[in-house]
Amino acid sequence: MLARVLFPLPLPEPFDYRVPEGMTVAPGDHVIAPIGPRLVRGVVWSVEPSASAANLRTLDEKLPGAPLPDVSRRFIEWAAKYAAAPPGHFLRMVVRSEEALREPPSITVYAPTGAAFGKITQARAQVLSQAANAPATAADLARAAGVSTGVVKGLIDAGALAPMRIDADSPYSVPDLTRPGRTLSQQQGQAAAELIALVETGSFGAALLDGVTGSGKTEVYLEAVAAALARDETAQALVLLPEIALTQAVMQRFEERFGAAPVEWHSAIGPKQRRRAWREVAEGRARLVLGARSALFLPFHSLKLIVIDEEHDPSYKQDDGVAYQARDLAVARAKLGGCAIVLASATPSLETLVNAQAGRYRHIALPLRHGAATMPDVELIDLKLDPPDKGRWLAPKLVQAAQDALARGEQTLLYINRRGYAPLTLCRCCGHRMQSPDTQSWLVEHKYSGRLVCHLTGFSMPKPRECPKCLAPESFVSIGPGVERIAEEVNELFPDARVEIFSSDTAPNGEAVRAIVDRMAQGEIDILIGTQIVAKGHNFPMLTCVGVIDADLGLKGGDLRAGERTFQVLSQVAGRAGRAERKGRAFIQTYLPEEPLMQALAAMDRDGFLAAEAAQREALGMPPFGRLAALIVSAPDERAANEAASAFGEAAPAADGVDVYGPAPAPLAVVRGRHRRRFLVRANRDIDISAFMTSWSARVKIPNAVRVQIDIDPYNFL
DNA sequence: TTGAGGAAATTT
DNA sequence: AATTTCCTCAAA
Repeated sequence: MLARVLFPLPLPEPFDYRVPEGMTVAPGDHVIAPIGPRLVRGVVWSVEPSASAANLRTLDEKLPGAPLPDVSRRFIEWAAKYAAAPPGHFLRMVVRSEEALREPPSITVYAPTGAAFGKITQARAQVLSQAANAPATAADLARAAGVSTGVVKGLIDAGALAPMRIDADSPYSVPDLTRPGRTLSQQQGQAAAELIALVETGSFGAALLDGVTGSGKTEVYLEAVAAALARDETAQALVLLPEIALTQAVMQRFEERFGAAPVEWHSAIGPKQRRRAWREVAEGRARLVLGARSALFLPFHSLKLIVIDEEHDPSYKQDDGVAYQARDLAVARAKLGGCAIVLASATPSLETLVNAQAGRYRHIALPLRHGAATMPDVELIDLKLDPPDKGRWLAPKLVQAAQDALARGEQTLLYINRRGYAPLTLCRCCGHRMQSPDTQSWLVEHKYSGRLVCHLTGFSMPKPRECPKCLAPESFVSIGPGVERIAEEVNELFPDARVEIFSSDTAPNGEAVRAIVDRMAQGEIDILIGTQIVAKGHNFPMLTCVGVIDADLGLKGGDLRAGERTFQVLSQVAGRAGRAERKGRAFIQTYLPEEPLMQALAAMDRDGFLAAEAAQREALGMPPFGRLAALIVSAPDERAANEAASAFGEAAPAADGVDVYGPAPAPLAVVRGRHRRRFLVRANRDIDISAFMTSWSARVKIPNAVRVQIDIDPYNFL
């Protein structure tokens, strides 16, 4: 027999091996096979009888453990084709836990034997009662009983405790589906019923759960999760969240609903948890997984429902390494697995909304806020007519509104999506701009840490005393505002107010985020100044005044989705105001008040904005009405990059309905010492742009130092 | 001729 | 991705 084996390596296809006598393998089995001098783990892709297997090398070993489900294998193939990447790259994301397939690790635990032994001391009695309660390792028993391991050892030697080998990975507790959910409003109940009906068809079906901020989307989709898990004993459900949203608070909400913590999966879990989660999912014992985008690649074989919460969130798009959009792959995964998928958002992406309007997705709306809360009034502040004082960033009207809120004992939130003090540091004498050594982007001044930081690479240096170019001492001026500078201004304006900054610098981890959110919710902060991080679903009952310092900031750079993203973020930030009984007001400072985007924000007219945006994209043949792909070549040496770029330029196949633009230096021309050139390909909707990109890159023979990256449907234009 | 050191090719 | 092979340059 001959087995074709796919390896988690960037190889173009599976390799053929001879199956040795006495070994039987089937597609999906994990095996170890020789590649050159080494032994590598791979997955059997297919098995066929072969007369001429004699000149092939032989499979080394078949690993125990559940084989990779058929649906996972088809998903890998689909994703690789779509992303124009070698399938091995996607296999690598699937087989993330090296040890998961080895013999299950076991540990020794001790249980009481009941046998008589010498003296019963208090310490010994403690340990025995712990062990009777739940057998545990010697160290755990000692810790639980509050004694040293010597006591446990003594009991073992005396024969009072007997060792047992058990699996180190204990199964997760099973979600309890008999628990009732929270009481749903009529609107929520109806939406939940529609989702449950979708799940119960038992086949592929997609729905957009389109609910305004505060409408209780989570409660609604939790009912769909319950319905999916109830379909049979082995049914599995996956809920994807943007990485930053994976907090303890969200986990708790799930635990509250099902009486058991869901299985967690994201980049920050340790190798032990990763192994346990992977194995339990593969064996079908893990029923409910809550994870970041990479959880989509777990080897589910009985997946009944996928939920993509905050489906518009740009963090579902991965663009380093293998580029993919998890939301789109999830829809494909649902199709392959014949399961339901729910895309939930208060500000759906244009792609998803268009799919819903075209009838490809069911559109389930939750137009009302839960309880008494209403949407805030939004007012534009024209910075040309109503400018801040010189050297200041808050317009008088916004200052007045914050003052009023403060006087009423209510809270204010100021939003500016820029960490640090100032985005540009400039020498007054020679005009030198402080730039990052490897990306040439501006270094952002951080006043609290006294450093200049590159926000793209994390490079940082102390702020120098003198200009490195003209050596003029103390000649730097800080240009533009960041959160720290706004905080400085607010402190001058309202010296008695309690002011805090909320950014990834002041809240580097989930714990710190929670601490600030709690303080804000408790009313211990009067004015909160934050970046993007504040846009996410926090509920601040006393927050009634929201100010956006610079609404135009996100519109720079000619990004296809800049307008859409700006609208999403600003409407979410504005939506923070007035979530309880009190009416909220939001002020948006802009130089472009006449722009349709700003007008739509003022009217809180999401659908109007998206309709205009859709019309514009349709006219240009841009996604979702056309297809887009990027090809980036990079090389350590600028000439090599240029040569490779022109080779690609010449090799671009001519095809009807496909436009190739470029090469152009990528907007960030140099990243980590590599010079980058970029092509952009636009194609009509009916064209297989992935196949076009694959065949294009196969035509060009490039030197080893040059790297080629293909990004289907790019989001990041840097 | 030998041996680094680096680029390129190969792996079933 | 991880090796091995190939190639170049320079020292012995």
